[in-house]
Amino acid sequence: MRVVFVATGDIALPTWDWMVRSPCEILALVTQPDKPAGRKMQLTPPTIKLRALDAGIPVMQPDSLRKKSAIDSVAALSPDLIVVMAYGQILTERFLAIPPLGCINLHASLLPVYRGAACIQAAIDQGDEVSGITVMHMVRELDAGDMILQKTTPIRAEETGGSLHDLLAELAPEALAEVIQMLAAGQAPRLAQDPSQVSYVGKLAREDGRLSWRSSAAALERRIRAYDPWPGTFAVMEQGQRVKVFPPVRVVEGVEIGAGETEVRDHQLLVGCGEGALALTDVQAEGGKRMRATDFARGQRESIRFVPQ
RNA sequence: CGCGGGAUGGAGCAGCCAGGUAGCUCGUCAGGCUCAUAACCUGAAGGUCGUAGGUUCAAAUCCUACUCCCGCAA
Repeated sequence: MRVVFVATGDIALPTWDWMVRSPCEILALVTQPDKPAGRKMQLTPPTIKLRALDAGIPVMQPDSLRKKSAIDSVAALSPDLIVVMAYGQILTERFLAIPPLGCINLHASLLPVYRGAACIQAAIDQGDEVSGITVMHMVRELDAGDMILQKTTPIRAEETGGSLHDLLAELAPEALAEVIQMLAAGQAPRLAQDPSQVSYVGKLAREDGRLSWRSSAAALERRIRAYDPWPGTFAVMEQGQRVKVFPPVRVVEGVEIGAGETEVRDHQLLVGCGEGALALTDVQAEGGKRMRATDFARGQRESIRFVPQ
């Protein structure tokens, strides 16, 4: 089968590696242009691009897949199937119409919940017990196409956005393998998404990681796990300095501390929440390195007070 | 040249602006107290103050260059 793979994010790497080893003929990788990254703003290529170059597979990096020139050059490869995963651009109907078997998308949630970019974080943040990969036929509306199959994985108590990301990345190749077999046999089902269950999660920004200490300790604990490592979570001290908070954190019951106020007790830094308190493990202040929360507290002149928000 | 913070015994920090005996909270080690303890008391060890120059009678502190670390932004 002649396939064009369209992907940018690292979550697609295991799937890419599987494709390279599979009988499929990979005509090209379409990925986002290299972008400035890091403190020096150095131009950084997507990792998957490097993998493709290593494998000797052509790479295309159009500014936009909406442009006719880009669509035409993909069409010129005459693929049977286009596989899309974590690409980062909305595709047009013209593009979706290129391959006879259509475009399929691997999405890191159990649709119809969590359509959109931050689906992995959302599953943990909402306290779900299970997540998974959905493979679907693509339509113009974002993540709204008919589903072909889903693979699930349980969300563990200590799961972070990063660890779930990796689990789902590893789960994706087997999902795709099955789907490609179904498509080749002309037996891919089309399961419509239940409109009443649909939910959307938009892109996250750094600022979304600002912790509101008026929330319950349980909700904050989930948020801190969900947003690690991206976009991360942070608190703001009354003096204005930002302090990143890293998982794990522990919910402590039966402690009465004002929202955002802290207390060192039993060698732990406790922060009062709207309901309950949180014992922090690792933090990092602006300009400083990541350190134990108790070490951070020791170096402060006075007891730490976070802005409740 | 995108903006900014930092480098001081094993850890986290103060001291620098107004140069002149190295400080704080911990940790470690020894001893004491205690049924016991991550608790408490006493004592001790441990520092080329990131590197290289410069100014000065004298530099952690002022000046210059460099190295490394980090936050924001993207």
